[in-house]
Amino acid sequence: MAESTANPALLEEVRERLESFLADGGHRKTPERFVVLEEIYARGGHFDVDALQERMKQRGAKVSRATLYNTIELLLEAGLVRKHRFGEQSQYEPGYPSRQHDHIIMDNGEVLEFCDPRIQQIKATLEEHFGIEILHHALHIYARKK
Amino acid sequence: MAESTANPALLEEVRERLESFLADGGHRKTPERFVVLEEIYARGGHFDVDALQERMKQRGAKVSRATLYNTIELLLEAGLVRKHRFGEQSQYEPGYPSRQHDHIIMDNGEVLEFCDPRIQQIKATLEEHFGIEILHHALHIYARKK
DNA sequence: GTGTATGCAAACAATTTGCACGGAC
DNA sequence: GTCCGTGCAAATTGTTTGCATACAC
Repeated sequence: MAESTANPALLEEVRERLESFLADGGHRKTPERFVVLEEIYARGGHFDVDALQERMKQRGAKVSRATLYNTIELLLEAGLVRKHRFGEQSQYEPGYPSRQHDHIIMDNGEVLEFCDPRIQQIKATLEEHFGIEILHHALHIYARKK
Repeated sequence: MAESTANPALLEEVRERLESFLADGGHRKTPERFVVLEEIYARGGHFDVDALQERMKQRGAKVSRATLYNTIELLLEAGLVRKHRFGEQSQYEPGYPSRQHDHIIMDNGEVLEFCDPRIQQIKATLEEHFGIEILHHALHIYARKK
């Protein structure tokens, strides 16, 4: 179930991307930012702030809630994290490599991913029909095991 | 743009439905519950609790926040209201007559509705592929005028 | 008369913010 | 040495809850 573990090449890649992003934006290269990034990519999969803080603690890194929120905000801007609101609390997932997908939220909280090309077709139809420019979308499927 | 005004037949219909629901559930037939229902159906369209309370005030009916939340909860159970979480605050819309549709959230907050049969096809595919039973779904399209 | 619904305010949960200290530069 | 980022705690926002009163039954 665990989405496998640390892909060293991926970790290196996202670390570099964060470094560039921080440099470009004039942000500082603090250790907290990199530890958070690594923890997110080390395990992969979806998480909320509570779970992330718990994982940080187990890793032996103490990062405050405020810093977690700040850092996630930064990672969102950097495209290294994506944000979702399936239920009450916000959930996040690694944002790289960027791959379009949607979500199935199981009644036990588990989250599956899928990708169906028909969604792009629907979006094309909508753009034409309504004369709009679609910025993004979210398809949430709520289901249970049969 | 305003989704036209009070359809007397519809108002009558939902009032009766609420009456039955309250009777069946052993709930009381309070005036607040009917005023809220009527205000929701009088205008139609999407709204959040703040907006609804404002509309109640303009109508001359003072209903507390707690009662609004309580009443909406009841109307949800009765199938007379639907709940969404497009952004921060919860939004609601009349739930009757029941018609399957999804939403386009414009960058100015406006909400459009649409229905595309391909979504049902996607759901069928997913049920088969993942061996799940889909309970419901939400497709949110975020867009701006072109 | 009984007991549920309302209204108010306090309580809550998730997130944001203010401020003093510490560390990246 | 600057001043941004962190950590802590207080503030905010949306929503829920506790409790006394009011009214549907």
